[in-house]
Amino acid sequence: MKNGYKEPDILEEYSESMEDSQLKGLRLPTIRRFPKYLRVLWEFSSHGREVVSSDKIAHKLNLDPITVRKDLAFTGILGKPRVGYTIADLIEGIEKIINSQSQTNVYLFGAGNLGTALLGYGGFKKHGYNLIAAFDSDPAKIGIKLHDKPVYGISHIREVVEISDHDIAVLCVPENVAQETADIIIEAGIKSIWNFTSNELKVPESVTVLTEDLASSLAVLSVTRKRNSFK
Amino acid sequence: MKNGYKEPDILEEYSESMEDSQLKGLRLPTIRRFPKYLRVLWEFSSHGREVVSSDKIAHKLNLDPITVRKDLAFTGILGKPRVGYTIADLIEGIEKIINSQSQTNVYLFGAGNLGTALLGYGGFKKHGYNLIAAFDSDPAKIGIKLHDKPVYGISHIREVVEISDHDIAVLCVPENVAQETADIIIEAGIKSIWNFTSNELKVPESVTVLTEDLASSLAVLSVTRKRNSFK
DNA sequence: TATATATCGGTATATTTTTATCGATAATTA
DNA sequence: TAATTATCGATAAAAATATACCGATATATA
Repeated sequence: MKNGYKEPDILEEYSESMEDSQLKGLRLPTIRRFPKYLRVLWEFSSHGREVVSSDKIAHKLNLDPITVRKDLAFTGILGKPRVGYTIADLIEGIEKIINSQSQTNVYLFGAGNLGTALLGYGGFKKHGYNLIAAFDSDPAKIGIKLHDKPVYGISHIREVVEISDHDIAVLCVPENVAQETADIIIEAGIKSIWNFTSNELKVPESVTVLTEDLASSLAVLSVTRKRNSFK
Repeated sequence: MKNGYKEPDILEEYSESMEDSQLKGLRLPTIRRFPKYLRVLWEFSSHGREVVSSDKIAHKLNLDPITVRKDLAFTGILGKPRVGYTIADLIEGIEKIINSQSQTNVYLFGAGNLGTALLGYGGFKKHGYNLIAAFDSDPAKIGIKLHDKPVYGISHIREVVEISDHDIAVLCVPENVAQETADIIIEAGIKSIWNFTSNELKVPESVTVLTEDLASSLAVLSVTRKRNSFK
C-alpha cells in the first residue's frame, strides 16, 4: 500500500495553539474561497441537508472537486467516502480559520456614498464582524445615525475605538485625505485597513492593508469579455 | 552572444488585428495590475515626468521590477536602458489593452445603497467607461436622477440599452432577485455582468460574469493579520 | 575618450496553484 | 454476502506565476 486513502489517525486531543500551525501552508486562493464555501454550506444547511460531497460544492462554485477537498483539508474536518462532509462541522471549521477571534470590531471611515453602502452591507454581521461606528468630517453627518450606526467626528476616534489587535478600519474617504486618515487610524492602534480608495497607503510593517481595487476588476471583466468574443 | 539585451526589431507597421494576438499569453494577474500601473503613471505624468523606470513603478506599488517589466512588455512599448519608459506611450498602450473598444457603456441594475455609491464612482469615467443609466424596481426612484444619471424601470431596458457586445451591466440588486435580473439583462443582449451580489449566477457560456466578493476580501484581511501577528 | 552605472529584455529557475491519478473504503445494490 | 459505486485523501504531474540572473546598451561621470 503505497498511497491512497488511509484510515485517519486519531485526532490529537489537545491543540492549544493550533491556529498558528493551521495557518501554515494556507494560501491566498484558498482563503479567498473559504467565504464562498460558507455561502454554499449555509445554503445547503438551510435546505435541511446535513452532509455534502466535494463534488456538490464544486459544482455550485464552478470549481474542481479536488480543489475543494484540498481546501477543506485545512479545516481538519474529515469526510467519509461515499458520504461526504458534515456540513455543520465544515462551517465551524471554516469560520474558525477565517474569523477565529472572539470578536472583530469594524469601524468605517468616510460615510459618503460607498461608506454608507458598506454600513448597510449584510456580509459583516453574517461573517462575524461587528460594525460599531462610522467617522466622518462632515458636521452635518456627525451625531446622526446611518443604518443604525452612530457617526462621530474623527477626533473622537480614541474614545470610540476599543483598541484590540484584530479590529478593522474600512477606509472610504476621498483620495486626497486617504493617507492622513490612515495615519490617524494607525495612531489609534488599529492594525488592519480595508482600503477602498485607489491610493497606495504608506504604513508601518505591523499594519496590514488590503486595497479593494474596483478598477482592477473592471479591467479583468473587459479583457475576459474580449477573450470570450474571440472564440 | 547567447541571450540578454538585444536591439529591438523594427516594429511591424501594420497590425490590423493585433488585439487577438496581444491578448495571447496575457494572464489574469497582469491584467489586474494594469489599472494600478495606470494610476501611478497618471500620477507621475501629473508631476511633469515624461519617462519612468520599472523600478520606480515597482516601488510605488510594492511590486518586483521584473514583474513590472514583464507586464509592460505586453503593451509592446519598449523602454530604453538607463532611461526607462515613455510614460505617455505606456498609458496609451495599457489603455489599449484593458479598454480598447471605442466606448463601453455601463448600466447599473439596483439603485440601492451600493448601486448609488457606484453611480458616483469616479473610476468609471477615468478608465473610459460611460455610465449611462440605472434601473430599479422602486417606483419612488424611477424617473429621478441619481448622481446625474437617470433611473428607469427595468421594463424599459430595451429602449434604454443600445445593444453592443461590450456593454457592461453592474448588478447590485437584492440577492433574491439577482438571478431573474441577470436573466433579463442577458435577454436584452448584454454580455458582461459585474456581479456585486453574493450569488453564483447561472448564465450561458457566451456571457461573462465577474463576481465581486467582498467577503473574500474580508477573509484575506483577517488571515493576513493573524499571520502578521505571529511574527 | 574611457569607465562606471542604471536599466533594459531575454532566458532560466523557483514557487505557487491547479489538475490528474489512484488505492482505500463506506454505503448501496444485486 | 458479493459486486458496484461514489467519494475520500495522498501523492504526482502540469500549468501558472513570480523571482533570479545576466549580457547589452544608453547615459552619466571621470
